[in-house]
Amino acid sequence: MISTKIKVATPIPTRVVGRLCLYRRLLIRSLHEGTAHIYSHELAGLAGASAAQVRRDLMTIGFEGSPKRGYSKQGLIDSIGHFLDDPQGQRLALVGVGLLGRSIINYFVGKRPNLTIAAAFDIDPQRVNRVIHGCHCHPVDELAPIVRAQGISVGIITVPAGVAQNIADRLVEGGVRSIVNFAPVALRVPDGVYVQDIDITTTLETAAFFARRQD
Amino acid sequence: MISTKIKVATPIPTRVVGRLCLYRRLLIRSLHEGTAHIYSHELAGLAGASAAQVRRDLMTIGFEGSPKRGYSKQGLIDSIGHFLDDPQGQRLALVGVGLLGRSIINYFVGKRPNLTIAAAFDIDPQRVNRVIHGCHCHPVDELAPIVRAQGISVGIITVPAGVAQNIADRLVEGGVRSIVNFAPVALRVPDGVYVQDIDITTTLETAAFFARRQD
DNA sequence: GCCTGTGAAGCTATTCACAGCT
DNA sequence: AGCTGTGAATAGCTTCACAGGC
Repeated sequence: MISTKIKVATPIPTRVVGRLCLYRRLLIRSLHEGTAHIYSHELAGLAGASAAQVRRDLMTIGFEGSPKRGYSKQGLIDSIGHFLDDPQGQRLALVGVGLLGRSIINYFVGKRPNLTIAAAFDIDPQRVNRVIHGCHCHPVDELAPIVRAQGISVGIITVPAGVAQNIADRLVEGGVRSIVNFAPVALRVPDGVYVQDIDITTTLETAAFFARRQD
Repeated sequence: MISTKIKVATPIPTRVVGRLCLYRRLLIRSLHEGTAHIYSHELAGLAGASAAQVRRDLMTIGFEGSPKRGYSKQGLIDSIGHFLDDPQGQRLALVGVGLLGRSIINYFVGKRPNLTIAAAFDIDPQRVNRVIHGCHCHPVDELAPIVRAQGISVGIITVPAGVAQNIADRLVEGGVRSIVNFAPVALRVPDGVYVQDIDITTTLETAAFFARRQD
């Protein structure tokens, strides 16, 4: 039997979302230089992608350009914002206020109005109950209730590998729907919780490997 | 005319190299627990991959296991090392000694005998000519000659987006064959230079987006 | 002529599924 | 029975190529 393909609300691929974020940043950066419009091949050049890919990506959010002038920069920025952003804004929690954690807090503070690192957590009494780069650091024992109380939806894990799973569990317990994990372990989370891993060590090792290749 | 497919030394996919790095780390961590052997589904569980994928990956480095006992942990660690590592070791340079840069230096110091961050660079006179987490920080003007003199093959860029391209050019000039780029810009480099981007902001934005999806 | 929008083709990565071994 | 090794199938991603518009 042949089943009819039903067009179910297409889940957007991660890659596309990532590129849309990048496009928006590049567009904002280029808003005050040159014209108010941009061609797919120009944006592709900025983003390090192909023109066809840019057009495809914009197709998935239903943004249209004109053959004559290309895409309106401001229009596209708004359209991506409408697609990606929660109009209420979103709150994130960061767990593990080491150097890496601090660098992320520091980078984000005040930068994006729509994405706020609302709370930090650490186990070290030296760090707890202090304000680090403008972000209050709570004891890690209070993680789940504070995350829940503050309506935080994204967790950032910058703790050593050994305790990462434990932190992930507490974040999920607190109601987090999405985790960015810098620890080099595969986290086990319930279905529906989105995990994105950033493994810096692996990336460096991989880069070192390809540095040895000829051609 | 139909051309005959010649089996040219297959270029290894980045993904596979990345997973091999991860497998090795997981294996080392598990060496002193349980048996000396491991099955593909066990390693897959640790790595968050499928058993079939583990077997494929090991196939590409030609490592064989036995149906009876699975794969020898130590044997596999050695085999991955033989495949990935330069026996002489490799030296890396890090440019941009902000919080992020420091966290990477700090993490790497002494950890991997085969991969050494041999030099750091910054433009800030406050940071130059000091030893940061055991790594000497040079003025950025001397980048290319020092990189060349020290035989450094990998560069890590942790500077603001605006100057990243300039730094990349100097790294290439110094003979670097591979770059890990934390700045949110598409670097232009000559053919043969490998670039791997880590865009933390994009990753966080993407995670925030998926936190809003149902199911 | 040079652009966008997009079906179709091409490519890459992953999984299936099973023969062969122990 | 349960594993590995692997050809074949599938799924996912990117590019091609061209109709349609200015």
